[in-house]
Amino acid sequence: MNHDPSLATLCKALGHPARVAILRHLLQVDRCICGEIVNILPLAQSTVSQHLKQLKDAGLIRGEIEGPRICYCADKDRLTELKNLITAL
Amino acid sequence: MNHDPSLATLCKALGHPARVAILRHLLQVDRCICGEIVNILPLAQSTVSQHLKQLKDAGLIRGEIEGPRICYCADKDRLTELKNLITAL
DNA sequence: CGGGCCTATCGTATTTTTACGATACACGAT
DNA sequence: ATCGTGTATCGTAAAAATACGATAGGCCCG
Repeated sequence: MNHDPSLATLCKALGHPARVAILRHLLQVDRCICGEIVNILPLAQSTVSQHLKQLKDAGLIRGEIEGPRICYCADKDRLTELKNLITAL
Repeated sequence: MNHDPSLATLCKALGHPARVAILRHLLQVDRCICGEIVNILPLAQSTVSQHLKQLKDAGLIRGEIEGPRICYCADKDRLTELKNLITAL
C-alpha cells in the first residue's frame, strides 16, 4: 500500500507487541502462514486481521492468496529499509 | 526510566513524526537544546514536553538540568540497541 | 448447488494518544 | 524577596488505536 513509508510510519507499525510477535513468527517460519497466527496470539481473529492489515500497509509483510487461504510472509527488504533509516538518523 | 525496553516500546516511541523530528534535531546539533524544539515544531510547549517525556521514558534521549534550563541530548547507545533489535528479528 | 472453512470488513465500546491552555515550579538575575 | 525565563504537570477535549462479536465474501469439496 504505502510505497515510501517514513521512519515514523514504519516504527508505528512495529509499535505494538502483537505486531512484533506476528513479524517474528513470519520470519521464523519463513514461508507464509495465516490463521496459525490467531492460534498463537491471545487475540480474536478480527483483531489479528487488523494487525496484519497495519503491517501490510506499512509494507512490512505481504499477503498472497493461495487457494482458499491467504499466505503472509515478511518483507525483508522493507526491514532492511527500516534499519537503514535508523542508521541514517 | 525504562531500563530494557522491548522493540515494540522503542518503535512506539519513534512512531510519531514529531518525535522523529525531535530526535533528528538532537542528533544534528549534537549537544543538547531544549526550548528551541518548541520553535522548530508547530506544536505547543506542553505538547513538545510530552513528546520529550515519551522519548526520555524509552531511553532514546536524556535530559540534564543545566542551570535554569534543561538540556536534552540523544542517546546513541539506545539507538544502536534499537538497530540491533531489528537486525536480530 | 450447498456446506464448511478461512479471512476481511463493519459496527461498536473502551482505552490510549495527541494536543492545548492554564498552572505550578525551579532557577538566575535584578 | 521579586521578577522573568524555561519546563513540567494538570485538566480536559478530540482523535486515534485496540479489541471484540457479528457479518459478508471467496474458495474448495462433496
